[in-house]
Amino acid sequence: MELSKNFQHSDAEKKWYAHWNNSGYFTSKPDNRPPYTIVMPPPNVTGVLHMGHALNNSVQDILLRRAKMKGFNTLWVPGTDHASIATEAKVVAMLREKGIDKKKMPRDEFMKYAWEWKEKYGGIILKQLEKLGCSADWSRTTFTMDEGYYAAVIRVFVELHEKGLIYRGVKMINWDPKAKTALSDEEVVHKQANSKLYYVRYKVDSDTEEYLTVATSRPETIPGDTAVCVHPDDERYKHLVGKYVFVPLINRRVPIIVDDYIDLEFGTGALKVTPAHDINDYNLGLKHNLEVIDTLNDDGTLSEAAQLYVGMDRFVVRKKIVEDLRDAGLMVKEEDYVNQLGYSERTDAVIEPKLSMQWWCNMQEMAKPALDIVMKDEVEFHPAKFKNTYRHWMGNIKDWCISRQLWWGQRIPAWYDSKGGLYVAKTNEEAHAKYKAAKPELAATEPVLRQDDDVLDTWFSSWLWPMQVFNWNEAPDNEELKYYYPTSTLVTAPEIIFFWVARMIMAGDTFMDKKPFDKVYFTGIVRDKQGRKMSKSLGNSPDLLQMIEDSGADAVRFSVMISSPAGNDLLFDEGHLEQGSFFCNKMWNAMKLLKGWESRCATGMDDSKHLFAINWMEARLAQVSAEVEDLMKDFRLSEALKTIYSLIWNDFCSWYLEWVKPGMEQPISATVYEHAISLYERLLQLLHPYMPFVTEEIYHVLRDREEGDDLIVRQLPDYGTPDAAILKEGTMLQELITAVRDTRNKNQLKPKDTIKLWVQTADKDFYTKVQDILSRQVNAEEIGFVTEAVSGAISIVVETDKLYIEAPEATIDTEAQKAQMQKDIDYLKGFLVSVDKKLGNERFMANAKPHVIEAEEKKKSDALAKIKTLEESLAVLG
RNA sequence: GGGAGCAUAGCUCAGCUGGUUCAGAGCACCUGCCUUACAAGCAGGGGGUCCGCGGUUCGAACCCGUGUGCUCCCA
Repeated sequence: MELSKNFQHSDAEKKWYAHWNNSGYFTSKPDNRPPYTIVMPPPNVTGVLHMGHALNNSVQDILLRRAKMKGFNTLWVPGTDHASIATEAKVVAMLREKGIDKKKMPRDEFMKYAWEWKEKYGGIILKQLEKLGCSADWSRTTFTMDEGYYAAVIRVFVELHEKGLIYRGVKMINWDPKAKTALSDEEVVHKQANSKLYYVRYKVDSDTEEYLTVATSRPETIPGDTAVCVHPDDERYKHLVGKYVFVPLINRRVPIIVDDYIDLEFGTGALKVTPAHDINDYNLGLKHNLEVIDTLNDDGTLSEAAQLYVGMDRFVVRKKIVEDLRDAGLMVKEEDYVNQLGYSERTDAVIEPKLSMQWWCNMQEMAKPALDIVMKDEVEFHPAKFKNTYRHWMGNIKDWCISRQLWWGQRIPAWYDSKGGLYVAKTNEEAHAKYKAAKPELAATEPVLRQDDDVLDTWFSSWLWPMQVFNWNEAPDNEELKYYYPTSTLVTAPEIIFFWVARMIMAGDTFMDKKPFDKVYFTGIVRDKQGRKMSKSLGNSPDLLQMIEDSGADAVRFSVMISSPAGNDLLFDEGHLEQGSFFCNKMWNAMKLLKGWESRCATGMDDSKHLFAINWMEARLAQVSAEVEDLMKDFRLSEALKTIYSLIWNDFCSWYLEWVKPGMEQPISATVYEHAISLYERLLQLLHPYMPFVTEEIYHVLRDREEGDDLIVRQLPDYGTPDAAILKEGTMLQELITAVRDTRNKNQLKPKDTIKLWVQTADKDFYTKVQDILSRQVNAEEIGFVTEAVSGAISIVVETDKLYIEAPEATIDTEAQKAQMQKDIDYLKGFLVSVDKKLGNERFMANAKPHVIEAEEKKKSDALAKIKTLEESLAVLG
């Protein structure tokens, strides 16, 4: 077979993904092996693969694939989230393009369109995850609005309502005027905004022409003012307390009240109070029994209650009212002002605080045990710093606004009769039965109840995810739930710690009395080179599918993993993508080199000169395997990948392969060849979880494999403790080679110029062992031992061995050699002084641990020996 | 306003409980090589007052305090 020049990722990706999937490697059924389970954070059905998904899902796939290789029964459950606000917005927009208005459509019809949309576009992101190589069990794909899932959500609502934890009430909520729905606190994003602070005069109700000036950033809410408030200690306004002012333009007479909530320094120290449109004003209103005048409609226009500007948008009104106040001579001044504004996470509309009747879930009771679970590490957070964030939120948890004024989602299972009676039940029938039992007379004349129009917050379904993907609602005792739950590791972004992680822990504890997962690994946030968060709105997220197509899934996985330490943000750098694809190419070429030797295999050859290389590489593999195991335990995935990368590129390709490489056109011992293949396939195995396609492809090109012999399922062996002696000798050999090559370079020797190498050493055995390698690596035609300096040769020192390089082509610069040696001696002497200082320090000798003292003593003897060697060499040079 | 975190080579980051010759990697840079696996490569090299200041310690990139700059989360 003719091997291509470079690794061809597209073909390999298609071929191997289909093969793995068709071989059933992604599916799982309970058996007697220990399970390793991950539930995928369900992306929004509206979602398109972005960098965050790539990072998150690469991490999950790596953990899964590695666990599979270690004998676990692995399961990765995929799915999508119905994402009520985002999806409904998409469907409404799609309808608008067709000239259809959602408002003129019955609910059923809208839902039909929404489901059609979901069926058509809803699976795109999962297909994209396949391209990335995700080894999820697609037969278990779950959607948060599946029939069974829907029922679970309804059941949870009803049960919590029965416990009194879910209730209906009027409170201040975050209103999204664009989506026309309430939002939870978590769905509001606070951003800095450049605003203006307007100083407006309010006429005091007295005989004099006195005015009170207030500062406000929201003059459009003036029609909703029902008081002006000042601080009780404020001398400026003491005489006005108890009096009234007239609200500008509409001339409503409102009281001047006092409260120590007021900040004396801010503005004029006088605050206009608009209880309907500000949470703080609302609380003031409750305290002082103020009237609440809601001057806004659901779409952000002013309502009849405002009296003025009715039907105009709030931001238009802001401009208009400023002009009108100026004209009326009531505007004192305007100044620039930077403040924090709340925006809707989904629609980016400026949030309007608004009093509204909504459904609420009391979180206090559920939060307490959920807090303990994390504080006691029953659920481990990685990195642990997020425990603080979690504790802070759980300690100050507020009731959760769970109703949304949308249609796409689980409809709230509450029904009303005409007299305001409320019936919460799992089904329409049950609700009506309750109604008939409670109010038989009314039910006789008005038999049909009206169901609540609202749906539940998306997160009110997501929090059941780890339970319900295993069918908790229908069969709480089922085998799968018992086997796979609690799941092993949740991989997610820190930004949804409250939205989702905390609530899953609460749900698991409340409904199953079990935590949902053992560990949570928080990935970083993906940022662009300027440090900005990658987001659709900024348009700074690269096109992942294009990247996969151009560079390959393995290179993409490499690039996102190589620089993403746990919990630290990842600055995405295109350079890493290049590094990843170069790495694929390097591995491909190493394979080509090995395959090229296949036909040159010969039996009965003397292998002894290759033993050193083989044993050393085996030891390195064992050493790195152990390192990777430790790193993976701590979720240090990027470190693990770096370590393996370096093992393959440097140790295997740059050293080992060169060491066992046969001469031009020379045969290679069959056993040496076999060993090289065996080593390479085990290296590929170590790398496979990170870069699955290229490793599987090369694994299969290396040898013909039997059916079922695939890297993805090959089990990782335990290589035991590496041979420390040979590792040390390997390092020495590398130092020797580098030192001689450096000398060759410095003396302008061409690669083809041969040298003779004379060694003065106490360890001849070592040189005998590596003589063959050394001579080839430094292009020495002869290596021999001497007991004294060789005249006319270049002299260097490695460790405590003296080397003499005889090179006829070189112009020998004795002064340069001497200078170099003198420099080394000076350095070592300086070093020796500091070591001596330590060893001569009584307090150091008394306090330092024995092994530290031992190390210092060894440093001293090594340095002394090396100085001696260098001085001898220097003396010979004259 | 409350909380979390960061500051190490030109860039992006490692450096795990303070002690293996006052720091490692990749990219970038310099020198030399088209050596039939790989120029998407090979060999070699240079480059750091570990943010400033103070402290603890026999010993600090690492611990403590403080200042400066930056990021994120929550209100």
